[in-house]
Order: sequence, then C-alpha cells, then structure tokens
Amino acid sequence: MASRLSANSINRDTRQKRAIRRALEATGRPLSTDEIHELASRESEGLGIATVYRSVRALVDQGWLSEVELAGRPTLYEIAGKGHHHHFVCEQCGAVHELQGCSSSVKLSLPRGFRARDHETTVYGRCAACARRPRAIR
Amino acid sequence: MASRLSANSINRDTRQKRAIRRALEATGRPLSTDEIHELASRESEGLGIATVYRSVRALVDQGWLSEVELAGRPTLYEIAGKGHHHHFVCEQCGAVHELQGCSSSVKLSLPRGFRARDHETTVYGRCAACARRPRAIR
DNA sequence: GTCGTTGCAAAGCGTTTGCAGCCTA
DNA sequence: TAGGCTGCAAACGCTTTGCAACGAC
Repeated sequence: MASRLSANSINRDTRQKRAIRRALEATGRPLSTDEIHELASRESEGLGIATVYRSVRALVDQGWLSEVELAGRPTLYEIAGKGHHHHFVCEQCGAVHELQGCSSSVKLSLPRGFRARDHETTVYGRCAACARRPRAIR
Repeated sequence: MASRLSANSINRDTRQKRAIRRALEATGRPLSTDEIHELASRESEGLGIATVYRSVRALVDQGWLSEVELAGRPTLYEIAGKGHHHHFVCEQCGAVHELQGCSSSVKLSLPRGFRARDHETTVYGRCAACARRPRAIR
C-alpha cells in the first residue's frame, strides 16, 4: 500500500488547511468550494478562494476527500472512505445529502456488448427540513 | 395545453437550425455543444458556436430537445420525448448512450422525512465498440 | 534558513450577451 | 420590408496558474 500521501507532495499543517478540514468535518455533507470558503473563512480570516481550490485538490489526491460531481452543479467534496453510496439533492434548499446503502444493483438492461463498471444514482426531492415547510418561492 | 412553442418566441427555419436538428437526429445519442457545432458545421459552413448555444436553448424551450446533465461533463442534448430512461458513459471513448427502461425503482432508503420526486442513474463502463478492442492509453 | 503554502491578480475555459448586418416569411 | 437570426467579439462565472511574500518545520 502506498504511503498515505500521494507521491512527492508534502503537506504542511497550516491554519488554512485546518480550517478547511474542520469545515468539512463539522458540516457532514458534501460541500462546494464556495461553501467551504465561506465556512472556513470564519475560522481563518482572509482565506483566498485559490487556497480552497488548491487544498481541496490536495486532499482529494491524498484520499482524504472524494469529489461528488452532480449533474448541473459545481463539484462538491465530501470526506472519503464512506463506501458505495448515492446522493440526494433537495430541490428547495439546494443542499446535497448522502444516502445510505444501495440496493438497486443496477438492473438496467445494457445494450448488447456493453460492460458496466460502476454506476451513480442521484435522487431529487425535498429534505426533511424543507418538506416540513410550505414550498418556497423558487 | 400550451402551444408547441414557448411563449412569445418565433422560430424561423434557417439553414443553421436545420443543420443542428439534423446533426442530433442523425447521431441518435446525446451530444455536447461542441459535437453539435462540429457536425452541423459540415452542413452549414461558418456556423458560430453562439448560434449553437442559442438554437439549442430554443429547442429545449420548445420541448424538442432535453438537457442531459452528467456528472463532471458539459451539458449534453438529446431529442426529447423518450420517456424515463438513464445514460451510459463509455469511459474509453467518452460517448454517452441512452439506456432503455428503468427497473431499479430506487429502493435507496431515504432519511426520515425526506421525500423523493425523481432520480437519475448513470452507468459507467465500456460501450460495445470499445469493449471489443484492447484498453486504450487513457 | 529552506521551500512548501498563501493571497492576489491574471489567465483559461465553457457559456452568454451586445450589436450591426443578414435573411426568412 | 420588418424583425427574428447570425457571426463576431466582448463579457461572465468558475477554476487554475504565476508570482512574490509568508510561515511551518
């Protein structure tokens, strides 16, 4: 197994990276770079958006973060190592949540000769908080 | 029911739009704006990319096209009216194909209070043509 | 002190928009 | 002919990169 850091990359423990990691840990759901920037800035004033992009990229390379790419929205990042799971997008507040498990083992009929390697499912609807309140303006 | 055109939008039959529609009909799979531009340019020389974007947007508004937004790639467009279906992304050649039917009625367990409205599944693997030949450089 | 890291600003890239001339109806 | 449509170039929004100063070790 490789070392826990990707090849030839050192990783210093800076105020900025600490704030970024903490934002992701504290929130517990996939975040966009903007959200990370917003949250981490509270802990590390003056944090630049470029630093967020660079740190997030480094954390992905190190395997600490996973990219969550959902249709029609910028890439989100979540703490890695949660195993196979899917995502739920709240159409009212826009937040993305993780869904546990995956019993739908893709029974989609593939055309002759096609070979599946993986799949991704995204569910759209309203999260618990939003379902409780009347439909917003949107 | 509304007229087949979205409100106050006229739609002239131009050489450019004809070429764009034909590119989509001829290919039979979801295309990106670049692919549409490339293909339609053969039939309508000098076609501008802005025209592709504008025409495609108009065709979506008219309901003739549907947007296919897949994780991590620009929006694709496919001829509308095919009913509920999902997509297959070939990891070797990058092409996107439609998958028939959908038996996986999303048995993912939603958190308490969450309400699902729709879902999307994308399968990744190799298409028939690519599965036949040895793995590419990639 | 070294050199990885950071913030700023500029550059990229895909998409949208302003505008004057073109072409469909 | 009227006004929608087109190509060009500039503008946009998000992400990446160059660079000099900063700060972890």
